[in-house]
Amino acid sequence: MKEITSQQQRVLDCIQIYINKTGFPPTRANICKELGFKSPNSAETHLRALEKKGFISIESGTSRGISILESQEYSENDYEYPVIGLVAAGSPTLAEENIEKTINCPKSFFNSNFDYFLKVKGLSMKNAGIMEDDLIAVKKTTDVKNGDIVIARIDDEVTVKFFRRKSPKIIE
Amino acid sequence: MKEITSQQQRVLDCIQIYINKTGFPPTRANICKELGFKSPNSAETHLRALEKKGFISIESGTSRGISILESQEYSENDYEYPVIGLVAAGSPTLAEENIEKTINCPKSFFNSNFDYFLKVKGLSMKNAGIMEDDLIAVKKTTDVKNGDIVIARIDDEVTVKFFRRKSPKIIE
DNA sequence: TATTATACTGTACATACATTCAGTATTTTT
DNA sequence: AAAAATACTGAATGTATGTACAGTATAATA
Repeated sequence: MKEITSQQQRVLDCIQIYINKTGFPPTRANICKELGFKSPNSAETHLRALEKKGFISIESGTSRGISILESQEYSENDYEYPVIGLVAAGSPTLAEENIEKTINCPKSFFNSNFDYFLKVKGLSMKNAGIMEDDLIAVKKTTDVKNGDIVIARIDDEVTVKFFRRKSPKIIE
Repeated sequence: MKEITSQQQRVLDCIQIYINKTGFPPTRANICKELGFKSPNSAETHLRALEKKGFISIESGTSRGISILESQEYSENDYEYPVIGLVAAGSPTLAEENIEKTINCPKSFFNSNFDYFLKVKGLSMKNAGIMEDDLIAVKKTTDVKNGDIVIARIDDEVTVKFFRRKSPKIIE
């Protein structure tokens, strides 16, 4: 993905806004009207540039055949997440032998990125409504703020806990 | 919203699938090809019927000017959710005196319908890291087998999300 | 029973739109 | 210094597309 220019960004935004507003992509003329261009070729050349740089795709010969391409990193598409069993003793890792299966769900499913699902064993958290075989979406991070929920290992026992100052070690 | 016929449903599905696949709505000819019609007027009359019944809107004189209208109940638009305080003992209800305030967020925010936000009072759930004033999205259900989603937000940041397969009894 | 809605085929046509060509000018890259 | 990319105006053209008109047939209403 090459660098986008400010004008190209304006055109890209214009397309997205138009779609959000109407439900379908704009024509060259629509873009011109929105951005004040006087020639449809102004829109055309910007569209070609955006296509070349990978931001949009253009269906040739098709009216309003513009579609905005999601970048790989922020894709809304489905993604395979591994499910890791939470054993009473021992640390869950992403090692293959610990992966029970994978679940396909959108990256934006929880409105935040995460890395894998953790399967809950036991009823130690039933007070919080977390029951056996529930799945927890876990995000690996080194940046732990006070108040976050963390997967902690204390004396070989893995639990889901609230993060406090004297932090337990976070697994992975 | 009047009743939709099976053929009209096929056309409506066709439009949605086409949009999902291409990023823009189909033409009459596209619909004909997808559904095996031999005259563009077949698609046209179905579109008019769908518009009349409120399922879609058609921008006159505009190529691919079809947009699918979300019904009120399943709207993707923002919706006001009540926030209910969780008292230490006793179950919260939707009675007005229990509603602290309302929060505006998209219905699809958690990719699943839910009924209200629950505000956590006290530290009874601290073992699970759920702290005071956290908000939990709650879906009322009697159907245990369908996956419920409960999301705890901490300091306005979605940190941990529970994907429930065997739903515990959520309040209400 | 008359009328309206549904569900099509088939033809035709005006225009909505993509797209090309011809210019001009500035900036960036090679 | 030359070439390529950016950023436009303006005109022209072929076709993609909406849409109306003319039929046929069956089911659902009034």
